[in-house]
Amino acid sequence: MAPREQEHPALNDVELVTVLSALAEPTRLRIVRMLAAMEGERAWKDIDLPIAQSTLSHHLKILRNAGLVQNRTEGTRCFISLRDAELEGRFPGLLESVLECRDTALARESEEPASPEKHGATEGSSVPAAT
Amino acid sequence: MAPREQEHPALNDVELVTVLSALAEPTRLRIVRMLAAMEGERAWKDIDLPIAQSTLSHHLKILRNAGLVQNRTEGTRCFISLRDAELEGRFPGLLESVLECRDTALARESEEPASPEKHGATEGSSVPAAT
DNA sequence: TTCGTAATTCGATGTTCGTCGAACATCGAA
DNA sequence: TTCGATGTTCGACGAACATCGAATTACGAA
Repeated sequence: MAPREQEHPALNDVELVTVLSALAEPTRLRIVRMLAAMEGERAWKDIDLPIAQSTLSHHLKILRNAGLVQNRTEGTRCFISLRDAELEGRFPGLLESVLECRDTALARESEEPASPEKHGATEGSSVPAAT
Repeated sequence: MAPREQEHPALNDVELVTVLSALAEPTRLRIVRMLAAMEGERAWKDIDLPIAQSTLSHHLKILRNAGLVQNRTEGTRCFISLRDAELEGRFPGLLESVLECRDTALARESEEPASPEKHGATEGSSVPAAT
């Protein structure tokens, strides 16, 4: 990365409101979903969203401070990953329930209509479909 | 209540971010916990928190719009209750995981210091549980 | 060393949010 | 009808937030 090594809080020092606040923002929720959709890490550069780099950095910092993600530095670039296992220990079921929910509007808005493939993914509950 | 009957959204129209935003505020989370701690409804007047009435009304409106609570009007007063069953249908496990988590700071701040228990760590989960 | 790339920090801007007191609307009771 | 109690709405205020572009830091490569 660029400046200095990042700090990651111990999960026990993280409050529930902090986590909820971090997740309560469309862009950040999108990032979390993106990370959850894949195993392991994701390169910073590969997170492409229609926002400025500085904004993305800002959101990642908030997610980091909330204990939701962690980043590993390798040379000049860094890789982000979800702290899902630890999270499960501190807030049992929380992340899972957030991810499991197929948010209608958000899903519609965050997925590109460009990819012809259908990411079935969320199985189970089919959202009542737009009427 | 005072002016006119309240509106309650259908849970399917509620987005996840809306719910998370509603919960991501200490006072509101406290209200939700308070409602969850008891079965059934709670009189508006009995929700006493160190905030102005107008502020409480504002928070309840946000919780209402997020589909988290509902209120029943009876004469001039109203009773608030959690829409837990419906919530469970729309966001499975979410409310439960939020309630189950013993938030250190918040718990300390919202619970009476009356219980001399020592509950050292957070993961112990000595939550009364109401599953 | 110098250059370029990668990510963070800084400063500024406009918006949203929590909070309050005052004014208002609605109902039951006198 | 008048009065009092109960919530809600309205303006206003300061704090916090999302966003951006520019400056900065850190590293690898030439």
